Amino acid sequence: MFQPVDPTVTFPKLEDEVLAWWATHKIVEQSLASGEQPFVFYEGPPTANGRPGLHHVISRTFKDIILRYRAMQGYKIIGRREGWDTHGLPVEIEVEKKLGFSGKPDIEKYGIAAFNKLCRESVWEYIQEWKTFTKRIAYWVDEDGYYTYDNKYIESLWWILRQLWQRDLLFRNYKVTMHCPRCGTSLSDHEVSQGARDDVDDPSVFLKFRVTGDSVPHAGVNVQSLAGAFLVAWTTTPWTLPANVALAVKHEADYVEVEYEGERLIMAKALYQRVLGDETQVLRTFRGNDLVGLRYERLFDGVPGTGDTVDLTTAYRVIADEIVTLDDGTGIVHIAPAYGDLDVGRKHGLPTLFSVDLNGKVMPEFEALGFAGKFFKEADPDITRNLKERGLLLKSGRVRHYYPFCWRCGTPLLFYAKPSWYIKTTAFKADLVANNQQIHWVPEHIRDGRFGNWLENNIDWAISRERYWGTPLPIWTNADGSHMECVGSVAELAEKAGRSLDALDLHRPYVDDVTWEDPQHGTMRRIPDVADCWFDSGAMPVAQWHYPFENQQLFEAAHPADYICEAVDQTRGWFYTLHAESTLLFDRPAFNNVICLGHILDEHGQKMSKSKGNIVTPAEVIDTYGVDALRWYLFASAPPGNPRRFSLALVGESLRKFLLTLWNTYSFFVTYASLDGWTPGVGTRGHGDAGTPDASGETQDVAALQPIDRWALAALNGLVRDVTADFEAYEVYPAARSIERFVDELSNWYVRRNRRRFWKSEADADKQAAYSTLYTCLLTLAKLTAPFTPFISEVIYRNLTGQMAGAQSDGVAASVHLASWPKADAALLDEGLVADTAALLSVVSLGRAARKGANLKVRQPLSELWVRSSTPAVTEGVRRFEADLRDELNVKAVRYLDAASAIVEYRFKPNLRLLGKKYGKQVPALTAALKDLAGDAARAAAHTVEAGQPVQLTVDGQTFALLPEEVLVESSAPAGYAVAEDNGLIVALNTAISPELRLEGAARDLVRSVQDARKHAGLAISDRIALYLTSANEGELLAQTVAAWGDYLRGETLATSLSVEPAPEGAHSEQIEFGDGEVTVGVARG
RNA sequence: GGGCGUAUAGCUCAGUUGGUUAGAGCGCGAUCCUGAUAAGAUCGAGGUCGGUGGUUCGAGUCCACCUACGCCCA
Repeated sequence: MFQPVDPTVTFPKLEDEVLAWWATHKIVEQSLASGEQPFVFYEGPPTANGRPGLHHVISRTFKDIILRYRAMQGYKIIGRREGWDTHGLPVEIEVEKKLGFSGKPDIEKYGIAAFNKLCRESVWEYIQEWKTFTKRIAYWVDEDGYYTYDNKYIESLWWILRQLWQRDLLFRNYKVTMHCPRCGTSLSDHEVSQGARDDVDDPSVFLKFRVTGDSVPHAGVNVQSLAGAFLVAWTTTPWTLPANVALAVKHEADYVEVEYEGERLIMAKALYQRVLGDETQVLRTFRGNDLVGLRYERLFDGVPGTGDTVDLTTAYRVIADEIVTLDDGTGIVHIAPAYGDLDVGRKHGLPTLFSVDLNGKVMPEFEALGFAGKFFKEADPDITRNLKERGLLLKSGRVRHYYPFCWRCGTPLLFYAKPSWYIKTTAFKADLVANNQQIHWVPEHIRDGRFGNWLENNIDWAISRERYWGTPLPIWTNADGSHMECVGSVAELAEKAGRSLDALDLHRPYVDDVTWEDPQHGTMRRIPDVADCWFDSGAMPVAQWHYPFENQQLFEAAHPADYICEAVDQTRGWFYTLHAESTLLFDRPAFNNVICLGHILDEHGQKMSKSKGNIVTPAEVIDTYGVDALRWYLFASAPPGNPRRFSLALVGESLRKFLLTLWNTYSFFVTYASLDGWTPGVGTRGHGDAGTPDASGETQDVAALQPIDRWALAALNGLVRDVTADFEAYEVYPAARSIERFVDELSNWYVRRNRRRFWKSEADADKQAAYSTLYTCLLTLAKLTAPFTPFISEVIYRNLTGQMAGAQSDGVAASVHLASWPKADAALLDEGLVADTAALLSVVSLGRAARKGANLKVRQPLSELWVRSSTPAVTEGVRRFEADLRDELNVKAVRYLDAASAIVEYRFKPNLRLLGKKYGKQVPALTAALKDLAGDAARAAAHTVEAGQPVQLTVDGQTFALLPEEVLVESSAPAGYAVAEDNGLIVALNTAISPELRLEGAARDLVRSVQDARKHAGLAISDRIALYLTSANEGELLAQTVAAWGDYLRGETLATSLSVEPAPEGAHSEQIEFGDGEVTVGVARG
């Protein structure tokens, strides 16, 4: 029935065999095709731009486990397919590196067509590697996946953009980018950080802005009186001053008007002395808010952007904003939206003015001032001199500070507002927030924390990128930008272009060649921008099905997703773009449940990174311990939302602790079941195995079950119930911990206590009950663990169902992953029994501690054990398993201490959980009163509690009646006994050893030694022996022991003969400790 | 600079609505048990529960501030 189990299994090898078997029998395909009721999953597409790392193992296994669970529950999983994020800057940079390029000019020179071809190929290289990795970690997905670079995918994106366009949600506005004037391109954040320095020498200038007399009416101070005073601002970038449109103050900060060299200056109270020295006289003090609305004379006339009409009525005034700090400067900040303060400008309705062009040259409009055409940094001294000559410079100096440079060419970067395309997400803030409330986040705090806050502070989404390898924005414009159209499909474009575009690659540069003549507006050409690749992935619910051009029904059924899973960094990434696109298009969340994973750190808590060289690769873990060990570690070691430290050793620990325990229990079962020729299903029909409809389910002869069998089945069904509930709540970690606890108890309690029932020679109902109980536990465990550890579960399942030995059973799934998820059988649940066993285990543990304390080994029988528990329920539980307790602790009798026994003293404590709520401030007095109970009073009180009556206490003349459950009774250790106690539970052993007990102990010592000798002699378990015992110094004890326990010795050691004489030549012989001396043991095959 | 999270034994982590003596595993030392077990049991050493202050009869747990680390944003 069963294949022998290799106890020295190597899991990586086992997993390879399982992988091969899955492939041969198309198990993955069968699983993908199975199921009825839909369960929708979205695969968050990895950027196919690098090798998979450990963090990818985490996200893929957490995706996988939920999908496997749902599949076993009979769901048809929609969207269980690969997805690849193929566009974007990272891919371009990778190719640029390969080609040795240093910027966009190189790409243009090389040709966009050739460059994009390489991008496409680069992605493919990585995807092949990912596919291998995905299979190895048993992440089961359909390889017929979606690719964001696919024409169909792009067409769906065009459809979305067209929807937004029609609803006026797509608009053009400035966006500040880090611009390299030499390379003529924007740099990504990543590139900027590569070239930034924090010791850059720059000018430090303090400027005076004269307050005019026509300040706006709501200014909070007597504005007339401030006319002629100067607002003082500080900057390290004089070149931005011509673009100034406002001065910002801090709302609640104090500002002063001071007299300085005959002028009145305004700056923050906290900073004026630092700028002007201590001698300055303060005229008046204001709040920052009081200054809002003051107007001042502009220093220069800034230049509006091309095609812009600007409204200067809002400019050149004081505003209040959070960006102002009192750390340095004057507490008054010069605002130039074009060169970095765009958000502030937008918030306060300020115009955007320019002074420097994209080549970094001062614009020709400043010719008259003498610095037109100068490189922006070189214009700094000219501008400063100009202001000095006009008496508007308070003072100037130099400063060392942070400034970014181009990482390629070393040119200082410009913060520069460039026209960009936006999606107006802010118009839907309320919907974004409301839809988020419908999402079940694991961990929960993300919903109103990180993600919720992000939505509350929503800003419009800048979706255009001046790049090459991406989804081309489907916006066509005429030469002067006065007319624009957004195209929503390839067919529409073909119609406009007047030719078939069936063979067109929608990428640049091909799509750029598609133009048409508009009779009114002239030639229509596509704008050069491509889409932010986050827009691609956020659109996958729509675009993966080529909706709405195809698969309308499928899309409707598959939106929103029931489940997604990625790491926390996706709150601003994919989680957001999915949510935003779904809310704007369909006004519903894109997903209902999400597990949000924490990041993985190295064993020192440092982020794993290539540069630190502290990366643990998935391959080394998998090759050492196997995928199941890694998966189990990830599921069972910590809640998934926490950041976690990782090391190879921790995976090994997890393997030994859990997988090997399970494997050994399974191995034990198979070994004996094979010896006995036991097969499942031969018992009397009764309950199924935890309710599974599989015909492989074992049946129970309920009448033959012992309490410990009932306990195992009760615990098993409780486990099924709990694990199922945890999965329903997407709580994988507690589920894994519950399984771990059960496997530990199954191995170290059930199997250990019941070994004899498996060994014994009679094939009676009792043996059958033990086999069927353990079989049921193991088979159910194989199913429960299948989503966690797909390989080992598969092996256990297939062997237990007889399929590895070639059995064909109708109605039995060939793979555990095609089997049904177990259902808890309410009839087998028994909370009382589970609690009683827990009590028993506590007593056993204490009993061992007591033995240890008295230095009495368990093999030495003792006469009696006393138990005293704090509650009657625990006592009852122990009574129920008294036989097990006697056997486990090797004692002849168990006795129970109660208030009638005079051998102990009693102590009382409050049950604070109950008393605290009821009595509040009186608790300390009650605690003291309880503590004072002693002697006969305490004994009387203990009687009262045992009788279920309230205990009367008088405190400060007030009488309290404490209910029995409100007090905890503890007792002292009885004198003359070996005692251990914990939490009010006391176990005491009578340590007196009678001659009879001594002989029995000696007999057990002998058995143990003979068993060892048998093993050393290389005998098989079932071999019969002739046994020879002699002792030079404990002859008397040996003789008595053999006389009293001879039958026992022979029976236990399978000895056909027992002689107190030396073993014959050739017999295995060894000397062992016995009593106070030694005995020589000889064994020969009998 | 802002938001969120994390901080508990040498290491990895639990710790329910605030409640008795803060736990587990690994590692270390000792002893024991074992004819399934790379295992298991018991004992020991190891903790100012990141810090300060507050609320409360009572705080690892709630509140405020601070520190360190991580992620995201600026």
